[in-house]
Amino acid sequence: MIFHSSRESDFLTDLDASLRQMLFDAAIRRQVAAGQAIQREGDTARTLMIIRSGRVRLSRTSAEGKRMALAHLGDGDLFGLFALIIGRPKNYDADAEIDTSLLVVDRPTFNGLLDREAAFRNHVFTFLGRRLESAFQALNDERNLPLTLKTARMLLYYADEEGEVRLTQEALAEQLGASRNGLGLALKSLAGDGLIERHYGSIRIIDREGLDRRLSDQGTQDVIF
Amino acid sequence: MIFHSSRESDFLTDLDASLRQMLFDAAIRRQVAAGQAIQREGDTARTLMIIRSGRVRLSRTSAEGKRMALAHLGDGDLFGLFALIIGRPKNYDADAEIDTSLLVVDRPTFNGLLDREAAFRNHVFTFLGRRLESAFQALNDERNLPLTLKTARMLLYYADEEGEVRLTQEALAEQLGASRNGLGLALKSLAGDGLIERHYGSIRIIDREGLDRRLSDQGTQDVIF
DNA sequence: CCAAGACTGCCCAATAGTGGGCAATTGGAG
DNA sequence: CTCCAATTGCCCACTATTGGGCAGTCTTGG
Repeated sequence: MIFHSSRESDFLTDLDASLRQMLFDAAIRRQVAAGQAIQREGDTARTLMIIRSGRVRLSRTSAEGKRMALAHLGDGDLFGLFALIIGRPKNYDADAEIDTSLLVVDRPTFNGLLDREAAFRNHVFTFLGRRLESAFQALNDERNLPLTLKTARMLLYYADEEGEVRLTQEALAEQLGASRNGLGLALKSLAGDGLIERHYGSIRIIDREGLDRRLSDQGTQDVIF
Repeated sequence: MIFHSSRESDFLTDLDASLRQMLFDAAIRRQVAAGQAIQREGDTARTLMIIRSGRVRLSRTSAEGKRMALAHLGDGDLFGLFALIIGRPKNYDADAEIDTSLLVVDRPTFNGLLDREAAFRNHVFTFLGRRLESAFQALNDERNLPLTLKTARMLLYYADEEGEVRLTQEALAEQLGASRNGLGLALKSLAGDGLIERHYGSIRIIDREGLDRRLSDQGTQDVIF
């Protein structure tokens, strides 16, 4: 369950206003139309992409040709930070699901900020820490939670303020690394308990606390050392 | 599959000699006898532990009372870095499996180094990056690899130079988050193909390349963004 | 050298999840 | 308004893995 919704990848919003301005000034703007590719697996460009507005789907194709979604990102989310830091080719595809506006930060710009601004450095530091934390959390879940609860967690992650999750069951399943069938069963079970409603192309969370309670009942706590 | 063997947690060995010396000078030495606890879940001490020599088992107990190993660490490995950086209570137990000698670095010391030494900062940075990378890798594996291959990967991680893995099947299973039965089947399959030998309290890797080949055949590549 | 405990190998039934497939429903484009 | 493609709900058989249990083998301490 790797996905970083706006709720956690708050790299931009938490960033000090003046630093954010620097980043904005230095970045290049890029427009991508709905359905267009942003990058393909193997791109060596070491650039950080920040989503000003739009929706981006990250995915990759396994050796067996199986497509697997990594994340669906929205306004304020970013990707490519890792390519920038570690400097390996991007190993995933990125596609704009709707018309999307990006900020592109190249390596010299990023490194310059890193060198000059202690606050920025610190910010990146804790951002990495959070990422690591959520990766460990996901790993823990992956091992210990039944599909129903993994699904519950994902729904909570992706729900907007009204509790609406605008993804198809197929997209959700793909991202969980589960089958559509399995996900269907999980959703049916959650729906049966009155926690969610299944609609065409979306899922609505009825009882957010109920879902939360389920997860905490199961008591999966992230572990990191 | 969260575990960081000496092969990857090379925080110490890669560290510039003078910086390492600084760290050593500032740290407190601590001896722990075999079987003794080093820390318990909930400890709030924000300290980094570096294993000079010995063997440490990290584990936690789930809400249902199930014990689960996180990692078995050896010489040069470290833990607690995260508590230091993010500052949350440690949420795992650490026990010395054999007599163990630790270096304890407290927060002021660590932060001091971080502030003064750009090289040290950079080192921690890339270390975090690698951690993140391996966490994502593990997550990917967790989803896509059958138990047999996850087992193969773990064996490769834990094997010493002679290809000996000195852990019981129970310990291995626990750490994989699998049942002893499932692990037994996986080992049987690997043994049947002549890749490993099962012994009492240990497993010997016969054909390291064979194991490697299996893993790369399956072609699980880590994804990180 | 022997007894006790630790560990392994394997059996069984039960279960969660997969993969394929198909009919019914929905939403959007013409 | 109608048709088509997308999406869902559900069926099936099949596989991997679990959990419990037990007999046999190995190791260690007295």
